[in-house]
Amino acid sequence: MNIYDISKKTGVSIATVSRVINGSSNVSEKTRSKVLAAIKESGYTPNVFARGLGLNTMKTIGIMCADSSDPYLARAVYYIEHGLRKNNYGSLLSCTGYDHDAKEKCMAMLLSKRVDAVILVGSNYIEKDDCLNDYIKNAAGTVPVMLVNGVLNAPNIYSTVCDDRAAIYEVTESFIKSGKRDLLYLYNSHSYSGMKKLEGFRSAVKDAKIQLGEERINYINSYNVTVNDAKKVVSDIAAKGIKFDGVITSDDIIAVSVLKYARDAGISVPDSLFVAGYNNFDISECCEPELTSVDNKLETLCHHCVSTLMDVLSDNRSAPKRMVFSAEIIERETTKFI
Amino acid sequence: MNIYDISKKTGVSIATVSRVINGSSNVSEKTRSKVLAAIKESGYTPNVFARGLGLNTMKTIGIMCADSSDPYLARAVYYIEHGLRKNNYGSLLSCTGYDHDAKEKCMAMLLSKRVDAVILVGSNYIEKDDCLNDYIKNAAGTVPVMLVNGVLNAPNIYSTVCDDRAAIYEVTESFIKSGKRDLLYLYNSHSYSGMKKLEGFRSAVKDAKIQLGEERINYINSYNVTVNDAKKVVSDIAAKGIKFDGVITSDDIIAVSVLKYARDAGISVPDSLFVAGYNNFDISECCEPELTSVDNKLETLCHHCVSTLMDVLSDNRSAPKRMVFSAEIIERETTKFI
DNA sequence: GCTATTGGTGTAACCGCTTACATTTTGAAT
DNA sequence: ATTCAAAATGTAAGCGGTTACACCAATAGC
Repeated sequence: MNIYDISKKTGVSIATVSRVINGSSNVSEKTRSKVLAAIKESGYTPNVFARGLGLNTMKTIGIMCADSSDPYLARAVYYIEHGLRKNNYGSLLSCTGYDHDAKEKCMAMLLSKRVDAVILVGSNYIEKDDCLNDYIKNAAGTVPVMLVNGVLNAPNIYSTVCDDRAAIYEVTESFIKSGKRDLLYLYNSHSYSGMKKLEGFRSAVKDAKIQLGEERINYINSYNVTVNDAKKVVSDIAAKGIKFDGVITSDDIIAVSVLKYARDAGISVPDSLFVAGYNNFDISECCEPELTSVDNKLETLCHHCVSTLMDVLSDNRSAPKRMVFSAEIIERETTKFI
Repeated sequence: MNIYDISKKTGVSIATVSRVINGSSNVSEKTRSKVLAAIKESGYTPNVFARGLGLNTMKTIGIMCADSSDPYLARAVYYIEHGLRKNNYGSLLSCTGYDHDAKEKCMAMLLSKRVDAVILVGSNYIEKDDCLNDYIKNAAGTVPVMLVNGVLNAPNIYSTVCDDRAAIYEVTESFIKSGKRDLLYLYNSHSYSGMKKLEGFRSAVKDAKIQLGEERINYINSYNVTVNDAKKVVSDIAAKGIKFDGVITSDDIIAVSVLKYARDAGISVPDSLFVAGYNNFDISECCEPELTSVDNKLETLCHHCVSTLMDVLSDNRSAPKRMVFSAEIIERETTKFI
């Protein structure tokens, strides 16, 4: 069943059938309805490959994310897929993992499928060593590249980010204003936003003129931190005799592990220890006491990313190269900000 | 840059170039390396649309899942995408939601993109009212349809499931053997596996010759149950004066909410109350005490689904129409099975 | 009545690849 | 040297659309 069949069936040429399918205006009402009827009756669907060959697009966007089972990224993928589908675009998903070569390969695969654009979800795509980002810049030579939670300054690359630096700054400031001095910062990622968060913590501490030893800033070496891994890190810190009355983390799961540690150690939260998470996951409502966390507006970011992409694809030259949204601190039971 | 360019560049015909690209054996070593070199040098990539048009496939599989941000489905998507990519297939993702019409639309969209097969992830795709499954059966008239956690008996449909019935049966049996008599069953889905789980609970109770009122079996009306929603359900049950010493649930999140209720009510788990979750999510390790749960072997299911699909696509007639795997009970701190 | 315009339609080229079939080359056997 | 099968290569016909261009008919303007 192809366009020739419809052409025969209706007695008009394939050009006219094509015009009807594509909603061209230069078709008489009579012809249009005749063709439409024939299409409906026969259940004909245009062949996207043929169309793709001619138009050089199949209305498909590549989505790269390191790990779609990461709750944060999973939500992002969900929002983005939705947004794209609403605009009649398909979503070719590639879960790249965190390894650079794998990312590069995935990108190549997506490009080889001739996607109309690529969306990179998650700040882990932006490497400090800029030459590691070359494959992204190269890709941008072929199709628009959208970054969600990452920034890269290069032609044809568009960024949508949350101001993680400001958010952690604000959290830290609140801790300090509430009298907490012996702070701990635990993080698990050197990604773009991971660095921004760390920066925010450091600035807030510095601005408050507090001296804080480097031993109070701890990196947990794993993208997929488990509660028990992180808990061990906390225990180790405590075992070294380092006291703390406030723990700020880059991820809810780390914060949960701090709560676990506190319970085991008989430390009362928030009375003698403040804890703050980040990302505002479900688990921040599951744990006890419920976790103060930061909502970094993922849905908003994703919406904006998609709508910007649509602008870019329709050649709207006004698309912003970078958009920054503000996070929101959700205070629950693990802090008592003054 | 197309196959003609490579042809010109090397002085061989496009047919030979094509043969080299596709690894045909009838090419002399000299020609092959010459062509390969030209391809590498020019960075040429075959146009998948043209290829698709000729071969009527673009090596892309449609994945449907209700909600990729659901942790269970997200993991499934991750495993499946990985498996497909290893086999050089792309993954066209469609998050359908739980509404029937939307599912149907998504299926149509995937088919219109000419995917080579469709994988439906999650038992929510199989409706009790079989005519609601017609769109799936119809799709199977065009491409193979793979179900992960669902069963539908029709041509060209392949199922990979976990024996949820047996798992819940076993959990319930363990509760009873440990002396628990006042059981509660809380579930949140009438999906295929939701029904199987319920069946398992009922059978175990029946086989133990225990009388259990229907008020002890409670449906929580939401696909995306939140902890606080479910907690309210538990509180309501308790408020009715219904006593319970064991709660079995269809999902970890519900179990967590039971734990929250218990803590609020001063009930000690597992001393005076056993609680069991299902799915073995991260949260079962996050909560306190850690949650006994059921690992339903999602990764295994997904692997099997993908490898079966590869068999089907390569016309291997031995592909099993249905495969059932066994779940595994992970006992943690919320039960103390004897 | 003649020309210009415009709306509706058809023809055919093109998108870039695969592959059946035709043709040429190669090299071993005679 | 001749023959012939096998290996290597080329030719050309699709695959199913889109669209520039040509064409025709109908209408308007003069």
